[in-house]
Amino acid sequence: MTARYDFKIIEERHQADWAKEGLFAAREDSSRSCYYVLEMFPYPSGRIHMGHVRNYTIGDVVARYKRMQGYNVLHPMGWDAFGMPAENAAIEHRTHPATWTYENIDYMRKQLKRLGLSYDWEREFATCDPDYYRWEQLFFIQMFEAGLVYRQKSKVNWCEGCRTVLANEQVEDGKCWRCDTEVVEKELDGWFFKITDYTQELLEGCDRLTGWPEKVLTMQRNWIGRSVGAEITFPLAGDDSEIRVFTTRSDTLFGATFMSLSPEHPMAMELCIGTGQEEEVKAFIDHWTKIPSRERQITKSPNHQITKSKEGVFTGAYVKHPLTGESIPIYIANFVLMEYGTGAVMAVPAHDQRDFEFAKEYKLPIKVVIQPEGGNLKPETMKEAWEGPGTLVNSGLFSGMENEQAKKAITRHLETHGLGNQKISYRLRDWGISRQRYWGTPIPMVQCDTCGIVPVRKQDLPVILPLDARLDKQGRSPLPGLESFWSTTCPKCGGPSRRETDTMDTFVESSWYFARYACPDETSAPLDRKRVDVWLPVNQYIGGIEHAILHLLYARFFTKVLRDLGWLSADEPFTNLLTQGMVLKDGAKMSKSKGNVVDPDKMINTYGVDTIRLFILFASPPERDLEWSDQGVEGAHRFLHRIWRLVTKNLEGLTSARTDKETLIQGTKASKALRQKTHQTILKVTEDIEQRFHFNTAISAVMELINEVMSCLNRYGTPEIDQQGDWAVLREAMEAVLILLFPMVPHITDELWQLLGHQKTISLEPWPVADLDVARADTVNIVVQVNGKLRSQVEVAQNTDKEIIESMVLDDPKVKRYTQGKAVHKIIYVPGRLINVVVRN
RNA sequence: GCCGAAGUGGCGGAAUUGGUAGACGCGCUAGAUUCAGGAUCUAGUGGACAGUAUAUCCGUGGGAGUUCGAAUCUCCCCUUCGGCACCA
Repeated sequence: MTARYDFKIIEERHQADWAKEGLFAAREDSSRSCYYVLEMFPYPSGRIHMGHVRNYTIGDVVARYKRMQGYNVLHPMGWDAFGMPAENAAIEHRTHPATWTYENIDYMRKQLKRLGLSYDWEREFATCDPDYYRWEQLFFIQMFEAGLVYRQKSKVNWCEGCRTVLANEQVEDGKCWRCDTEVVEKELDGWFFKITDYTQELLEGCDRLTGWPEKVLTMQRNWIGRSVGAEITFPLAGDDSEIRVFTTRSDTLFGATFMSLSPEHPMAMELCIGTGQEEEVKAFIDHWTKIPSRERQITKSPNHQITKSKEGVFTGAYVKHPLTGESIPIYIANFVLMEYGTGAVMAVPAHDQRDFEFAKEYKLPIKVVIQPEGGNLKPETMKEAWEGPGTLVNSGLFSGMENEQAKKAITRHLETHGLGNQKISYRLRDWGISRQRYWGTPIPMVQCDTCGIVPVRKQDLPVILPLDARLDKQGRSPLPGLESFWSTTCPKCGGPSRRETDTMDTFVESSWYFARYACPDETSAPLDRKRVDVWLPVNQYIGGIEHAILHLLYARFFTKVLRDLGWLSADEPFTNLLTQGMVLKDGAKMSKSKGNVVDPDKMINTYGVDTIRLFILFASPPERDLEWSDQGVEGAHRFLHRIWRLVTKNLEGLTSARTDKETLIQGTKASKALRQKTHQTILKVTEDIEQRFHFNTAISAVMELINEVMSCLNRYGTPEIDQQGDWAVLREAMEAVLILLFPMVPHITDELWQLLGHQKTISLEPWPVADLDVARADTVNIVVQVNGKLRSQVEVAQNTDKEIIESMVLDDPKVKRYTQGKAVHKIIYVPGRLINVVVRN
């Protein structure tokens, strides 16, 4: 029987069978170890793209592999369903974001199901379901009560394209992460999550996340940006107030010759009053506070090079140096950031490049207080600041100290005299979550004229996002104009009040969805702690590197908050993280504008799901970018065809074979080698998947086994072959092929498995264990080198003595050619691999 | 500027701890089969040299070094990509 490989029928049939059997439904079951594998859930943008296919294929292989290993696997899927594209599409297509979103979900669910992904679909949800976001509103109120939420007027990143505020993490290169519009600064009231309460824990946690790529951890550490330094008090001259500065270089304190304040510094304006500098200072502050701090320093020079200019103005006021008592002029400088440290810095021009440039520009004194080893820095001749290590000079009591030591000594000295203290500063800012958008989770707060800001009562949740809203063409949120939504009564006094009309950043939804999968049916609480603790943390999380900071940092923060609110026990959400590379075509990311998009549906229609899965897994290891190749797809398809033919053309011989141990060892010499290869392949594939998810090399190994099977079959028909034993070995090999490939190409392997006479799906097979005795070779090839150059090879029995090999090698005519007339200096033997004869003239 | 990752045939990529560089696949070449094409099977495929030999030499971005031995370790340089970017 040689049925055609009709992938369409096969794939549909097996998908239906798996669904009918309920193979992928996860149940809490204490008898087996749990394994939670999760891929980053998609935004329902309309259609699945190749990036999704890659992401979910990788996750599916892991899920199926772990199931075969006996784990109780949780592998869920859902939808990150709130967000701007829905609003834009709704305006464009004159529909409602909800309609658009749910239609997309229905379509994309079909696409995912067609990919044969082993999800527990019973746990599916969309974050725009009120049954999901109501719990997010509860978390918000609980966080508010715990002091983790506050409202503040502040300068925010505003994207005019999206007509909303963006978090710091969502600004890339001064542009909106989504629409690329130049971000402007705007003063707005908004809600903040106090992620900075968890700075230290988020940072320390990085050291314990050993299952995360170092790259991601580095990015998170840099984003948090910890620096240890000191806060130092400078008393104002002729006044009893003071200005505090933050510095990481307290060792250079004696070199401070002026002070720089940010234009936004609260004292900037008042300092100059009565000094005659008022007008100049006012003009300067007016000018620079209009420019977002991000762009402040950057001026475009004529040749389009971006340069950073140091500009400032003297306030007319002075502070006193805390240790020397010297008068120090106070400047306002464009490069000092209000949002870092204290917004004021002590300027040490000799040892800070920015201060150096500023001092040169405004002719301020430069005082050297650190001498590098063997150096002799002089202010007059310095071309740039010396920021490296050295010995303190001109530093009173501290002169002669090494600068690292001096940092501590000076800080301690300041502390004992009440002039300063050790201080750790971070770059991380609180997470602004207010969005002036419609399609998001309503913030459950109320503004009452008498009571002020009051949370909605918990029993009144959810605050439902009204679906009768009409979007305007400019994309402004309809909520502030929708009285039926915002008009309400105060939860406290019952008086008339107004609901918050901003919605939450959609990154809030994705910060806890992985926990909700543990109990998506829970109606009385956001999370059922018992069930959540069974599954969390996620054992293996898989997604794109583009979320290295944004989503992954927020999810870590949220997990810690939920832990502290008592909803779960995990400290971290994801134990292991795999960041998969992008799918490229012609060297570039697929995009409509470039016209290099490969549509998964078309590919699947032509080649079938298994082919696409195989190609994606084979073309490159998962963490690397993958170059799409139509010829590569053909190759993958050909390989599946070859397996199909191998089984169907030899079905009679294969099905008649018994694979008990006695029959297996009856094989002839040719099939004995095949048997060894089979067990070596089991070892290799297991190792490749287990240790590093390198499916490409795992597939290569199976291809080698197939090649061996083919050459073995070519020898059949000759009379000396023992049919019984050989067919047994062939069957063992082919069954290994099917099982090893099953997690990657589940449909064709299940079909062939059942053609071989098995009654049940291959899904239920345990992962094979190699027989080490069979896998081990009787003989080994030892590479022979002379002076490190390959000259010959010898074949010897396993564990042959070193002396025997040595004498064999020295007798080898090929070796002799190089050793003749020379003295053998030494012989290096690497057991079982290599022998190197070192000779000298 | 700082931090990080990478650079291997015509292409995607192997080489897991310093031990046969180029596994596996694509592509290409030749042969078999075929009316022909496709498909399939067999053999070959880093470069140089070529004159008959299981030869020799070169070869993992470039240059030095360590070592019996380096794609792998060290130093310098070049290129590409990613992150941060006046963070005091």
